[in-house]
Amino acid sequence: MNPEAEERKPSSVDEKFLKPYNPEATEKRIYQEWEESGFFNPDNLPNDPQEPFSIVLPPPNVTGTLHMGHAAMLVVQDILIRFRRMRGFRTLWLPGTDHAAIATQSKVEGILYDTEKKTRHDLGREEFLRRVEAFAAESHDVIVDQVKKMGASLDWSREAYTLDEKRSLAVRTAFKRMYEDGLIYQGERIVNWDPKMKTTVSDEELEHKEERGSFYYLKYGPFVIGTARPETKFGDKYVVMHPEDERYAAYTHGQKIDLEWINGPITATVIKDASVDREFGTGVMTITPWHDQLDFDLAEKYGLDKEQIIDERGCLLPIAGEFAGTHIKKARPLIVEKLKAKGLVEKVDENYVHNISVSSRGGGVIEPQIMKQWFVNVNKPFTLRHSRIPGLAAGSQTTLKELMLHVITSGATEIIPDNFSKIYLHFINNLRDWCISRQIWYGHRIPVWYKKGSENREILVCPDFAPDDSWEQDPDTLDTWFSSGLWTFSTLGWPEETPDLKLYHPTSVLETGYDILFFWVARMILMAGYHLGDIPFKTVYLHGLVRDAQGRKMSKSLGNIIDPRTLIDKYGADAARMSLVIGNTPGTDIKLSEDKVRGYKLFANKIWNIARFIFTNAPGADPSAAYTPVDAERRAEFDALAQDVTKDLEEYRFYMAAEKIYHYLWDTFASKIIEESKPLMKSTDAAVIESRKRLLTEVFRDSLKLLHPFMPFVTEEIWKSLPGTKSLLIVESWPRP
RNA sequence: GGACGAUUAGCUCAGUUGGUUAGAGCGUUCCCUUCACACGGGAGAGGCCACAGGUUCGAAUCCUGUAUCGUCCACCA
Repeated sequence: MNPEAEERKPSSVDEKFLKPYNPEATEKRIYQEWEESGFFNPDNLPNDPQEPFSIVLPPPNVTGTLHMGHAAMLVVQDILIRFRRMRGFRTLWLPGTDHAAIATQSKVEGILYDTEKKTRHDLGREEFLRRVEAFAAESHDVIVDQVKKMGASLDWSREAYTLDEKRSLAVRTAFKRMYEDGLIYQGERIVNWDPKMKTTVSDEELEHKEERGSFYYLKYGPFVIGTARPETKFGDKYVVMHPEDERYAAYTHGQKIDLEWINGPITATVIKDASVDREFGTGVMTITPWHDQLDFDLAEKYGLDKEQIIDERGCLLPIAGEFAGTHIKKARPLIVEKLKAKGLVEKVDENYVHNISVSSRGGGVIEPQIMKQWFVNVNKPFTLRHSRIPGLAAGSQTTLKELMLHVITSGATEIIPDNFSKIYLHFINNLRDWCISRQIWYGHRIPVWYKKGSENREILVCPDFAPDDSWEQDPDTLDTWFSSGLWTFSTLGWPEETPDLKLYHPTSVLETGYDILFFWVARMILMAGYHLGDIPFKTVYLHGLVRDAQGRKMSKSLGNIIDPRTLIDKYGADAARMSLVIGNTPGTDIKLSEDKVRGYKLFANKIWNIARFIFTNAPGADPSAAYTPVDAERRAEFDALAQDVTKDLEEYRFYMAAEKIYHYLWDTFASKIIEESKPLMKSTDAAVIESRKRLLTEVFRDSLKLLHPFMPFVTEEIWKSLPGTKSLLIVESWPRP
């Protein structure tokens, strides 16, 4: 053995290679070394690189712990980041968490009720918010711990929270500007009301469930109308039919008809409108504008009266006569009974299947209601103050909807896989005004103040100060997606013109799950477009959902969430990472199996043993030794692989890149190169030995670099034991073939 | 009703723009503890790539249709 090499390699370092690779003993220590190096912060990178590469972490909700979907997201992003960092970019990956207003509040309300049998009203706004904040803080700490365990190389010095001071200022500023441009307005419109959580819910937060029930055919004067909800029919005084329906040709638009209804005689008005489906039921319907979106639209179209039937708790109002105050669930059978007694029921179809809307957060059955709420107008033209968006000049007129369409159709932002572009555009084309006010407590309070006792509700919108006692703040909070819509730039210091904002925005890539394309991606495009006149990111990479063994979505409500820490503890973070990237194609779901993770744990050990072979059989390699023709060929093989892997990474084919390195190291490097080295190292020709030593050492070293974004811990640990290495592998330069 | 995706080994899934013999992990059969590694090595079994047509010199890959499963959107008065 070369005595010099002996010196550089204290025996204690070599000793750990005599045992199988132990991730548990390694990972925490390595992560600490990375953090202490400061290299997660782009300001500290060696050689002060100039070209930026930035990603904002989709902030996990502080509703508990991370699941495997988060883990998969972290892996893909960390691969992108580590790759770019090694390629010499000024690489920023910015962490943060999301207060997730309604989700977090509903979680804490659940705990509060389970443990103390109390509601938020028992505690009052202030005390309740203290509880939520304590819960959020605890979740945050767990989440950060989990994120670090995955090896994510995030710049913690820039960590943000959607509800912290800076982000709150951004939210209030954004609100004010949009209000002043008339893009935020207060209006009485039909909204999704959740009677359980007593708040509005956005269209995207609804789940549709099939329900089997009865469908009633009711006699309505000369007509028969169909309904699944007789309890909403008290105020129905408009009867609608298709203008070309010959069965009802005798009736004219606007005609009044006296008829006997649930609680006595009423006068109905005939409306003729082509939106009625002649094939459905009897081709005639009555409308309930207060509690149905389409009925509301009809009422607006013809200027019809709208009456509220059901209150905010789901109980009937005085218009229901004897049923007033009764919950709709209880009232329905009673009402049907009365209708039958009056001879108004023509027939009942018992096996009617229809969809009901349920809040995906609180689980309450949604009751549409007309309410005074705050909305973002997506169709109102406004003047773009400044613009860096190709094809949209500063000073031009546009609408938020057009803006959201343009960013994708113009290719300014690219969505991977591209079939989601179509889905996105379809969604935007059908977008309605966005209801942004919520009647919950946890979140950004709407920055609007009303003059106390003022008849005209004098309004003050102020982002940066609280007015005096003669003003009263709007009690509502903002939809959580309002603040996350600002995420790409609020995290970089906006509304202040910070150097970070200038350098890192627009961000390079947004990597997230396809399930929040509408919730979030669309809103970020809206917000960045309006406030900055820019795109929020150049590329959107949508990963699939991680599902459980049965292919079910992992969710809190199903209770099938796997804590990534369990897998890390058993198999190591590197193995968990590999199993989450291999087979993970964009837009397609991935099923998690523990066997797969175990397989990659074996791979980590394989690398470990390759290292041991090289340390003992090829010490003190001479970098200037000449390659034999065979070794030159081996080197060329590796260079081809490196080129391939680089291309795959640049084109977002992480799964392929990972598999290629895996196979190269196992089937080529270990099985072929090492095996053929054994006889070669006994050669009598010193040149053959020196060439092979150099090949083994250099190709292995470069292989570690290629593998590092995928398996950062084991590669960094081996790197430190390589002769002649000074800096950490995370800032080594990527192999350039 | 509309759109999109999937269907490949016993199981879970890759297969980048059509191109030799279709791959991986796990499982499975047989052999092997020789000094990188039994968390290993070697050898093997296992596939009409959902089905039916078509394009092509050539199709798991492109086109048309069918079936089954899944997802999203809309609607259901």
